[in-house]
Amino acid sequence: MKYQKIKPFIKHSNSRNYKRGEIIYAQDSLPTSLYFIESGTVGLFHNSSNGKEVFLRVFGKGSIFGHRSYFANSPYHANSMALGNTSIIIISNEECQRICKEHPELLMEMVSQLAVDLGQAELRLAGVHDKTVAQRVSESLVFLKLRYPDQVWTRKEIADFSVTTFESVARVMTLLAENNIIQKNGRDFIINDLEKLINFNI
Amino acid sequence: MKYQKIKPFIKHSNSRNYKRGEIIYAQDSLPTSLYFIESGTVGLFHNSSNGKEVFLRVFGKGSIFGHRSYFANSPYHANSMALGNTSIIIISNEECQRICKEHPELLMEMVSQLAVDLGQAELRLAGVHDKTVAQRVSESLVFLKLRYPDQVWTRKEIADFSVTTFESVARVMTLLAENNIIQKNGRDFIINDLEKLINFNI
DNA sequence: CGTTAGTTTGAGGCAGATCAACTTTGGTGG
DNA sequence: CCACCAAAGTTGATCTGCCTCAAACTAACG
Repeated sequence: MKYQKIKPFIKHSNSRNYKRGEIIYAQDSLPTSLYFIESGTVGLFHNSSNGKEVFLRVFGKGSIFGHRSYFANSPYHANSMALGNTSIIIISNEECQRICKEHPELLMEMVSQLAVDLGQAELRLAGVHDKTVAQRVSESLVFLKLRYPDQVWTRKEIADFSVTTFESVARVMTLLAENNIIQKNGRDFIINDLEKLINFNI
Repeated sequence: MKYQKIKPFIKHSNSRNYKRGEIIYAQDSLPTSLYFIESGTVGLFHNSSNGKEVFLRVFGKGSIFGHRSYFANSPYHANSMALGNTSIIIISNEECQRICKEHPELLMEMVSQLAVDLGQAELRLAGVHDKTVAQRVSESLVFLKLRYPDQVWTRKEIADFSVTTFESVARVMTLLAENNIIQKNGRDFIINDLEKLINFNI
């Protein structure tokens, strides 16, 4: 969901800056606001009791986040964390309610966004069952690199996004590099053959 | 999302009956309507190219379904299938659009529902990573039996809901029965100890 | 240039999938 | 109402993809 559509209607808001690794809101806490990214990137990470982490969604410049829990009216099911220097605009509950009431056309926008996200989440769920780790990692590389070309993703982040371990990501990436499908560049990488990367397996 | 909230606004609709196993709409086809369950139960099953199936959501009497793809404006990502004799009311696209326009308060209802469903889908995604098959199967038994006590779920359906195989479900259920946590009753089962079932592992 | 966080690679183990053979269930039609 | 049979379930044996643990290496930042 894009900030630009809502921006004209906002009368009051606060702004805050975060550095890489800082938590913007914490899993299990209650939502009180909506968040917008003025600049930077934010990741949504679910942490389970046994220490495993899953990277649920990424938000870039101009995106709204924190809306799922806000509208579900339930505690956050994940931490939101800055993935670099990030500037966030915070809209209070009162302001959100006013805007929703005065501009119902934005609700349809929100319905549409959530419907798309639900579809993606369910396809990822199915993907864990029917795709190999190599396939999931390859797809994650495509998604993360094309959507956020300036972000240097760690193996851990790619692993959490692919629902696997960072060792498995390292192995797949070594294999991809050996086949010239990607090219490692320090901790970063570039995609040499997008077609092969999309269809990679074993 | 409950039919009762929308029912008063519907002027035109069609009705159709389905028997167990019949497909109501097919994965990859385009949504043209919204569906309501007058009686019966409907399952949403994603099928992947390699033949694996994942049971994404269940809908009971009074529920709306087909709304995710409808509002995402994208092809269905799963088959919807009658899980028993089921009577469905079909609302055309034109009728949906009219109702959405005339009754924006329903949109907030839809936002809320989708936000809850997205949270559940993402927690299931995380669960595949951080829970054992025994835990996932136990949770599925709790959910499916408490929510739909009259439905006799096959091992395959429970497996697809738990993102595992029917053999694994059979093994877990045998173990649960040996510990008197559940009791098998033909193909059905009853829950003897809900607390232990919720927290079951290994 | 030292330190720390991140990465690579190997070896080994195991949870759960797969394959296979057999049993049970419950609906159907004679 | 019972006999039949296809569909569903059970159970054992085996296999394997991926995780885990470990150890050495390297990039990046102050």
